[in-house]
Amino acid sequence: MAGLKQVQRQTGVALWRQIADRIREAIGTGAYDETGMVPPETVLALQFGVNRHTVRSALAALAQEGIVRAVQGRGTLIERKERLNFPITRRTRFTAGIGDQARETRGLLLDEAREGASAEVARWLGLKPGEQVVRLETLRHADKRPVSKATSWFPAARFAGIGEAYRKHESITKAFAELGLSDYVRATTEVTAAHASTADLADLELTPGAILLIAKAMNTDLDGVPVQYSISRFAADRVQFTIEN
Amino acid sequence: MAGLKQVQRQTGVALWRQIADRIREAIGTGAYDETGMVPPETVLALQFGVNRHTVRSALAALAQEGIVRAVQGRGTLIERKERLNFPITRRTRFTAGIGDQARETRGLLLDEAREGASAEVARWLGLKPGEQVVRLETLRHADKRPVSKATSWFPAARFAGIGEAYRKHESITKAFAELGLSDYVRATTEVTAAHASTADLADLELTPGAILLIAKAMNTDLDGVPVQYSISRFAADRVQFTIEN
DNA sequence: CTAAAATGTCTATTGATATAGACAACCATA
DNA sequence: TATGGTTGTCTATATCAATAGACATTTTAG
Repeated sequence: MAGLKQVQRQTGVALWRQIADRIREAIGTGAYDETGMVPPETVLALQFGVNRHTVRSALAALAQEGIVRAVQGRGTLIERKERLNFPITRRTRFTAGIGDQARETRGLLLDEAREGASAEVARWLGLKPGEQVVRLETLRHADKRPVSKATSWFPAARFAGIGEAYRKHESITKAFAELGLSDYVRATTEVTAAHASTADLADLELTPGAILLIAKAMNTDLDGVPVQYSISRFAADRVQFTIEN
Repeated sequence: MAGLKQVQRQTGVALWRQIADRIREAIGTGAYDETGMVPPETVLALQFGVNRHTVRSALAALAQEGIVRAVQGRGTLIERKERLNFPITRRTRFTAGIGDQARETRGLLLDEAREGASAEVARWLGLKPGEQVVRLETLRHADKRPVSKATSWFPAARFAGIGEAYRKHESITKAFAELGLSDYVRATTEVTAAHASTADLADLELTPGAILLIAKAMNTDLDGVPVQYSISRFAADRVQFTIEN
């Protein structure tokens, strides 16, 4: 376990960033749970085969993220360590999915627009390109920390008031209910990963280089008619998905 | 579509690498299918808001990967374009999942070991920690390109010869069949994303900073008894997962 | 109280990254 | 064959990333 951890040079990714990513991951998997601290800078420098200053740059980045806190004379303490689990099933819902993993969840409506459906959106919602849809940009929190940012499209003919309803209830499920849709199911989910865009970095309180888990999902009513297509971006170091079959 | 594409400075990730990643992704999603070429260097430089030399560094990296080929006087041609789709269902199998997306698939056995189950492995396989398991490290190709690397554990009592059988058939499904297990189902799948380790980078022919989609999966026989626990790492820019409910 | 161990700060040097400008070489086509 | 558009090459400069060493400051343990 204490073997030589490797980093690669001249790849366009700074060593301090590679090291920061490794340490963040190690914290997430509980590697330092016994002490609650990161190993000393000199030890890390030896393990990664780099200068102590390079390790310090990595730790400074993690401190900026609020993951660790350095205390002179003592060491570098782990402040935060979290990874929420999201079950993806036929009955996937954001708030219910978090369940007892957080005490308080919120849903913030960042933007609402009525627009013509793009080819992609039209295909998923079973519309013709250009047909009117409502687009919502939402940001979801768990215990006051941003967890995911989502862009959702709804057929405008059926769900014209979805934005207002979401703003009131802070929940898609309740907004649907107010508009007369009492139940819906997850039809399909596509999962990918990518680096975050600038806008997503800011809203999700991430640092550049961070990874997103991206879920493209389509929900239908009980008759199989598409009611929502959404692209949700999750901070990869804060969540994982679980698919139960 | 021709809007300002964004890159971030002072993040520890070189601009040329960020740009290379964006272009690779754009190629993968078919953004340049009409011409079969990447836009001219001067146009890309304008779109990303960087110097032309920086774009050239990015394109050089993609050329090194064999994704594009620059031709003086004409432009930069797209050589290869790939993103495989993996359905995750109760009947998930690697080879069958690829289906007609590739002509030839191979499964290479990198390593085989018999060992005591760790706490995590024991939990998933329903064993006591320390009970004997067989661990296989496998590398799967589609059309001669590495797609995923997997670590799998099997109860040693029941599947002692799984390594030999896999080496012969290059398929878990066929190896199971040889050992008397004619059918099995996917019980649960956990999906996360992370930066690749050095070993995975090499085997999957990736550059540092590349993102992995990680699927932790547990398969059972038809009686619900666990037969396999595996951690598969996929190059995120080459694959996506689809969950149909 | 002292020593060891840990983080904090400073200076200096080297190589990688990014910008800027100029011009050569090559290709397609009018 | 002339021209415009494209990639290839060169020089120069400024900033970031990484190494190296020295020493200060703080905490913990003996």
